[in-house]
Amino acid sequence: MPRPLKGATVDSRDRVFRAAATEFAARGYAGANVDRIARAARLNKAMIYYHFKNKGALYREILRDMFGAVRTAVLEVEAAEVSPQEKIRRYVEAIAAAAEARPHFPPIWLREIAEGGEHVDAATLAYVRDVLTALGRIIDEGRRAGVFVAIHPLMVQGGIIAPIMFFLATARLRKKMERAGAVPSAAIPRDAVVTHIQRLTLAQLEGRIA
Amino acid sequence: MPRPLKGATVDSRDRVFRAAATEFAARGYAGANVDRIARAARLNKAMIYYHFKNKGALYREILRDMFGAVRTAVLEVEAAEVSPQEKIRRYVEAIAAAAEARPHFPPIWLREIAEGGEHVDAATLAYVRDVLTALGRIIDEGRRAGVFVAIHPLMVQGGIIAPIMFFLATARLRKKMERAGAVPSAAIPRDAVVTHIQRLTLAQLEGRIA
DNA sequence: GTCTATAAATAGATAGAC
DNA sequence: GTCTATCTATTTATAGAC
Repeated sequence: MPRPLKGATVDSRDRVFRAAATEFAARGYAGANVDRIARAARLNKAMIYYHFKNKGALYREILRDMFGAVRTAVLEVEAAEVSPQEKIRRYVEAIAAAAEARPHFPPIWLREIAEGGEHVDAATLAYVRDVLTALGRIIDEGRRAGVFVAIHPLMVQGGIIAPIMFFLATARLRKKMERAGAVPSAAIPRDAVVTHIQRLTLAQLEGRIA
Repeated sequence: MPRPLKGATVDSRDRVFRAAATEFAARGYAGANVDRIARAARLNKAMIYYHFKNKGALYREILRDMFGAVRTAVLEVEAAEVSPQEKIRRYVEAIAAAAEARPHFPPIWLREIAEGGEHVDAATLAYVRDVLTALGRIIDEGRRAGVFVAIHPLMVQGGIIAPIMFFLATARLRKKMERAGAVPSAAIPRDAVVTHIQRLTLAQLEGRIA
């Protein structure tokens, strides 16, 4: 991908990327509209095809960015010189932080799950694998230290990432429910959720839930 | 809505409904294609508009069916003459069963969360409210009996429904990961997941995770 | 790098015959 | 209830000027 040399419009590619992330989050892959992306990026449609091969390539680059960020954060957590329990706490926090740094992350994640990972390319798949492998090593480390029991990493991962994405993505829906009087109070602080999931995850890994 | 009197094609409305559920699950609301729905239902497009006002009305009816089924099952659980703990176990099982009875349920649920409940009408919202209210009553009952601690029903609900939908919806993606060698084994039995979530939910309600 | 204009295909929705 | 045909708008993508 050629990058511009002059300073005037160096960021047009980035503007497309950001606008596309918002559009894919709001309407899904098939529902996303290239014209709307161009308008939001204050560019014309042709510029999108100048920077990206097509709609699919643009979308896949967003997926790689999302899961690449999670992978980087998780590998750093695994490498830290702390107890397995502390690694799990940081693992949960790292995933929440990566998702919060990108408002489009939770919606796109939910939609991609719904599509069975149809747009997940080899690079993204490798990132996911690395994350699961790192989690598996943290669990193994805890087992060797005698503090964790054996649980399938996917089971642990599901118990972490699904509630996190749920809470981050339902912010708008919970507001709607609260306005409609469907629930007394629907506001749950971000830290309360992360702390709760940290405790829940540790409880299951330490064999305290059976 | 007029229903046909002759037996020949009594089920054309139902065929549209089923085909639409599959299409919305696979491509999302905006991405769903009325022509494809018609083809899958072995009908022409005009028949869809004969039975349903438009694409949106068709989609909303599917949402009502999904959440109505959950509501019915949950209210039945709440009314049973069993302990609060057993009600929680049945609550988890009821939600899993309602989702499994409709293959389109998990994907559409995930997508609707991602869209911030944009297509959730008053009837569906009322179903969701009833479910949360019933869960709140079960929690209160447990608190009065001295077996549960105080937790926000939404926090409990998120810990139940998010992992369930995640596991049901990721079946295809986990197969893809397994084929790609991204994870040693990605097959997790349905009952193992439900049991795990039942235990996790009870552990938090019984204050055993702090 | 950025634009306008447009091609070519596909979308949701309806008219009207049977 | 079911169909074919079609209207109108929208969509992805590209050509070609600057």
